[in-house]
Amino acid sequence: MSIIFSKKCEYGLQAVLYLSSITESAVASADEISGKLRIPKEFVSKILQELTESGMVNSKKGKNGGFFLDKPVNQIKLMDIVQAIDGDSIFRTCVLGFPNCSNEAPCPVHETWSKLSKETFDMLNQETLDQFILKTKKKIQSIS
Amino acid sequence: MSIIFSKKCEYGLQAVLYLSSITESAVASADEISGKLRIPKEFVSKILQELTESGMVNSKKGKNGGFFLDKPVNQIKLMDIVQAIDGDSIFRTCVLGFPNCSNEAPCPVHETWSKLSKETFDMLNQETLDQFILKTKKKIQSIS
DNA sequence: TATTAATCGGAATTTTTACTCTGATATGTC
DNA sequence: GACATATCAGAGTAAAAATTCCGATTAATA
Repeated sequence: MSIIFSKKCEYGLQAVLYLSSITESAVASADEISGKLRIPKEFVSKILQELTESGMVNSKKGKNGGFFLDKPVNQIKLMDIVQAIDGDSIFRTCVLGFPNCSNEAPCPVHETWSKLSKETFDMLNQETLDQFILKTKKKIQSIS
Repeated sequence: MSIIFSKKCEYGLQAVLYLSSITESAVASADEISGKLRIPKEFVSKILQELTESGMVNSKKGKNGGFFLDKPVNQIKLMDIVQAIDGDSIFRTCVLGFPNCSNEAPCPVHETWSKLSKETFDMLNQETLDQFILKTKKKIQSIS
């Protein structure tokens, strides 16, 4: 079974996208997020706690509390979340798993993958959350 | 930690590439492959046994035995090995992990990823092992 | 025929990832 | 102040992936 990002990272990305899609500065509880995205509550709660440590997200305890983005949506990129959870190893290592794959010692698909890897990185690193809001809202609506 | 292919799949790809790089119809023991590729012997042995079941590879027991490709190198594609080990779920599921991501209910990066995903698939599915032989030999030499 | 060197099949183990539980603490509201 | 509803921290559990082990079988060769 192949994966691109760990489940943790997937859920983190989805949760942050969710937070970006609700009215600015609004808080959402783990319970709400879990319900809307259909992902395990305790798990997403734990993930958002971790993202709180990395400064992407902030939280408010107690009644009516929850999580909210700690930066303006035009200052957060999907890559920031990936970086915080899974790191960037996927963009630095060989697709085929060969050691020390580089321009000097390339694997058979090194050149092609380098290009695709870069484009994938750009996909996550060029746009900011605000540019996705409309699409995000639609996608989330389609879930429930 | 993100990955593209499971370790099993990575090792499988490497092992099959190795087999394609040695003189046609020559056999290589798990021990030889493990040594050349610096990957765990027992593990690669197990993986090649599985690929034997899928008909990509064949084996010869007993002294001087080992594994060898069961088809001509111009009839094997990297995707065949990926398919046999990891399947093609990576090319069919959402990068962000959203459920039912499709043209009808796309995630924020659906369009971009569709394109990249297809190109990655092509990378593995367009060329056959014979077209990689030179590069494969060089890469394997660079390891030892 | 004994020895040596392989794969084979299946189970066992280890490690990592995914996910849950619990008890503590904070906070808004009646 | 009591209560309900949150996060928080850390431990605990479950499941999956990675890796190893073992005993059986097979085959070349001395």
